[in-house]
Amino acid sequence: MTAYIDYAIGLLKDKGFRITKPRRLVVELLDASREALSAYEIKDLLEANGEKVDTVSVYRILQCLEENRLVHRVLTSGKVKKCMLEHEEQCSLAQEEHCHHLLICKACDAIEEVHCPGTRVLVDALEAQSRFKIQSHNMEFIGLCAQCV
Amino acid sequence: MTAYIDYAIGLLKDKGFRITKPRRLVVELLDASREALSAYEIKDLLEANGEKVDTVSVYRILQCLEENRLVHRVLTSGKVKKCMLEHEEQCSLAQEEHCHHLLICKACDAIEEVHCPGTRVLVDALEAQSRFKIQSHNMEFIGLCAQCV
DNA sequence: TTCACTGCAAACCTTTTGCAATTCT
DNA sequence: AGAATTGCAAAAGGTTTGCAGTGAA
Repeated sequence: MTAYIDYAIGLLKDKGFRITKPRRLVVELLDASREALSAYEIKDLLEANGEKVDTVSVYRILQCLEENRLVHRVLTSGKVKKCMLEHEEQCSLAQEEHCHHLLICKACDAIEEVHCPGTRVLVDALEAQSRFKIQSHNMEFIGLCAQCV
Repeated sequence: MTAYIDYAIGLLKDKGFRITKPRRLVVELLDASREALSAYEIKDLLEANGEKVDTVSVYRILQCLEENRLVHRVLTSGKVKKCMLEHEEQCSLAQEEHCHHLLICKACDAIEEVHCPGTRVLVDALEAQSRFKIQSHNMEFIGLCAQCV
């Protein structure tokens, strides 16, 4: 078991959620995937592995994972990527909201979570310029990953 | 006619698009709205004004406006907000892609387009840290606007 | 044993497609 | 007049809901 699986299953168990077979399968699949996945893709990938999980259940499992901040929702595609809260905690902003800092590779669809060192500066500049009080943010950076450059 | 309407209609005309009644109605509605609107909301608002435009036509009109960078697509909601290209041009990055810098008010849903002075610094830091080559980005900042603070 | 969770059927909402009728230029 | 655009009908996709049955604790 990798760190993510332990982390996700442990967190769900601690919060009183039941560790069912479909939940475990979805968590394992998300852990193994470099890319973000849609509910249908998850259902199909599991089926290809001989594991049948209803699409509706996948939707509900993803909702549960999202509410527990165990996945990111990629805004540009609506798909879901595993997420380690450790990375989130380093974010100096947006304690309440689930904030996204994702690097998305155009070529291979790989997604990397990142901690944004310059975010504070940017947000301060924006607040000064706009008179908005910023509480959270979503950022997606599209480009080429190290392997695809 | 406001600057946006002139700008949008002029740009479409220049590119050889026809200035039809439905197109003009949608552009006028977007100009008047502080908030982002969905296709159905646009259809319903027009209908409330006694103007009937088919939902399918609204979809096609929005697609046309988006392709000509006359609207932003809000990623967190899928809705559409008028957009003045002047602001885009100031963005030092993402010449090819349509890049988004939106401030979204949680309380009143108002949306403000912004030029991000700190973007270059942030992107440079991310590239150094990740070995990603960043080509474009989407940023949405959620908070409270000056009126709602 | 009990209650959370799953699976199935069906509804719902959004978006897309094809084609004939309309209307800008 | 001619081509682009609209409106209508229908299909396609994605997501949600209700409920009975299953299975984790």
